[in-house]
Amino acid sequence: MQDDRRLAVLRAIVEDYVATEEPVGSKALVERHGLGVSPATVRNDMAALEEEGFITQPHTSAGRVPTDKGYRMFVDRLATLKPMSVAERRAIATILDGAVDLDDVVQRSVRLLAQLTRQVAVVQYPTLSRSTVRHIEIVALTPSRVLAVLILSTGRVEQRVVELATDLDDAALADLRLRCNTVATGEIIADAVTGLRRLATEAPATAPVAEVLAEAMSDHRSDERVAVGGAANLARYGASFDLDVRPLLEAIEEHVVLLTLLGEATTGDTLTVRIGHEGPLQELASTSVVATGYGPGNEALATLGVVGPTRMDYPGSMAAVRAVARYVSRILDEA
Amino acid sequence: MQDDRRLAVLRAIVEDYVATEEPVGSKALVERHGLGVSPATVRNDMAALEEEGFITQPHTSAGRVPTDKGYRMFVDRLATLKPMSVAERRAIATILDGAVDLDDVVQRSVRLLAQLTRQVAVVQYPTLSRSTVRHIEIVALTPSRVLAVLILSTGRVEQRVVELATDLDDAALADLRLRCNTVATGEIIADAVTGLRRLATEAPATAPVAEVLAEAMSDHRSDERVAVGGAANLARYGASFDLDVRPLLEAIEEHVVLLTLLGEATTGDTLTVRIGHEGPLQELASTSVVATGYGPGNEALATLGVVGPTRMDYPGSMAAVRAVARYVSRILDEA
DNA sequence: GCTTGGCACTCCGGTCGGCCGAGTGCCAGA
DNA sequence: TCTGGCACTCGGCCGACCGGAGTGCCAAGC
Repeated sequence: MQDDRRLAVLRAIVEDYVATEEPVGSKALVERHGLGVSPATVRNDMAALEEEGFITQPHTSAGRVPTDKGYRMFVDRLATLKPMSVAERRAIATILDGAVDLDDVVQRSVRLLAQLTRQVAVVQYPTLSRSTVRHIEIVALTPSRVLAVLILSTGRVEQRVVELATDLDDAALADLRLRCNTVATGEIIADAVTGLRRLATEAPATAPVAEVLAEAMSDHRSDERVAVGGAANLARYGASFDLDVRPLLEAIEEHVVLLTLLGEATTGDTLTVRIGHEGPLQELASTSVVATGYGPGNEALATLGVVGPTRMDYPGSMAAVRAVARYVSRILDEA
Repeated sequence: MQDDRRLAVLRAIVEDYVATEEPVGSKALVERHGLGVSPATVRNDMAALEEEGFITQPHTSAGRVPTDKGYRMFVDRLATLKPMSVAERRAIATILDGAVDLDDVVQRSVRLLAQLTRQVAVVQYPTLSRSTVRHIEIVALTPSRVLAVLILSTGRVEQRVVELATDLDDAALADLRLRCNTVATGEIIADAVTGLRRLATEAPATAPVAEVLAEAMSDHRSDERVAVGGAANLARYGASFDLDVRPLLEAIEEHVVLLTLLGEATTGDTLTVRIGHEGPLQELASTSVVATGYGPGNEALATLGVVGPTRMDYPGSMAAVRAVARYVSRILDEA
């Protein structure tokens, strides 16, 4: 009995604190939420919650503030996902449907997420590793110089200029194109790489191009690409600028860091929520991450999510992240 | 005679203020710079400079701060470009030479500029408008669906998926590819667009693909692409966060705004310096822009530069911007 | 006529003390 | 088990105060 009410109090504290950004006291609590009990009772509950480590008070005589553990309890047991409004659903659909290519999808997703959550949004470009080769194109620029273009199933395109030791005529070029496509087209990256490497040793004439293609495929730089948006939302942080915003701003620049922050892509519909110190970086102990994997056919090719202060609107952010991830996945299904 | 010293005083004020971020007084001025006169003399000069509008005092009994007009005088007549150190030159060369494609060049330039100037760096992707078509590739995905790939002389690649009303066999595909390349390859964008549009009307079978290609070429979205870096440097702003950083953070998100900020690309070696209110946006009245055009053969295909507080290190920023622009241009020359 | 030292004045920024109010913990009573 | 009452704590705000940096002006000197 009391246990239920205690949790209700915790939920109320989290909601109020997120809304006002100020420590919340017992009186204000019973007024704003219809708890049906007196402030004194709430005070007892608060004392118990503090004892258990869910909340804390910044100063002896101030209101209470949720701890990371309190937020954790909130998202695990108390939060119900805020359903997206019709307008929001429509916005997601119309904005994302207007995308012309993969890059555009990613960029639009980032903007969308940032707008929906009013937070910093991060979207990882789909990784090469699990996609397949759709086509390889080889174009002569000069007789001794070709452009190799690699088109992947995710819609990503990579291109490299290759210098050749010897000149190539049209027939040789066509042969080269055929050989490369034969070993690579339709294969997943890993197999295409080994195929191309073998081709390079078996037929030395193809070596320069095949090597470059294999390299482009296994280039980890591409795996580290992310798009970031909504940095302007950091301006709303208000208090504790140096403490919270500076490290986050730095993390945003370092895309590699962002990726570790997003964490491993989760499969299916699972949302990952990392609260404060649970994350991998101490500097970001006061920021939380809400993320999930996305990709065609519910296979998590990459991760997207939002980063914000621990005091963030978890139900709203979680709903937005999930909705966008689902929609993007559906688009990738069709492509 | 006095005039010369007055300008020396102005220069000293700008340098000191940029270094310390604090209003500079007459006493500190004669101490740190070997002016050879007494503080009282400097005070008279300062009064004159204030009269002419080059400096101002925030409060009755504080030191002086340069006005926008003061900075303008400084960059026009007093500043000598800070030569790049050997280490810096080498850093530019090694970092930029490692780039694998156009996107990579742009991204590396942004990081480089941000690091060199410790400021927010902005690099516009080379515009389509003055480049030529290197090659068009058309790849079948399914019989009624093709991928059109457009390769430009700047190294940029655009790709679009096109749905066809009727199925295409290999011969028809080859024919389509040939026709498109015949009208477009080697042409500048504007001519290629008209050529493709004519092709679409003359040979209706080619219409869907030709239209999409023409559209991709004239797509102004591509003209608006910019890369931004060094946002973390905003954390060093310290004072006046809401006033200075917030609007800048917002501008960084809006790439279109950034482009108007960078302004028209200047040709040749000319550096554009816009100080405070001289820029197009009132919200950014306390930020300055140092920019210049870049591109192969000294033809300004795009603009790059840095954005920072009016109180910035102009000699250093100008030197860095010019050095990076020159080096990038040289790379594009070779490509 | 320019420069200089002296001097009175202004005003910013930091510190100190006191007050107020929000919020708490505890206790006795229902 | 809940509730009302009460004493207590402490942070934030306001006003006063003070020191210091810097200025403007003036009269004297080179």
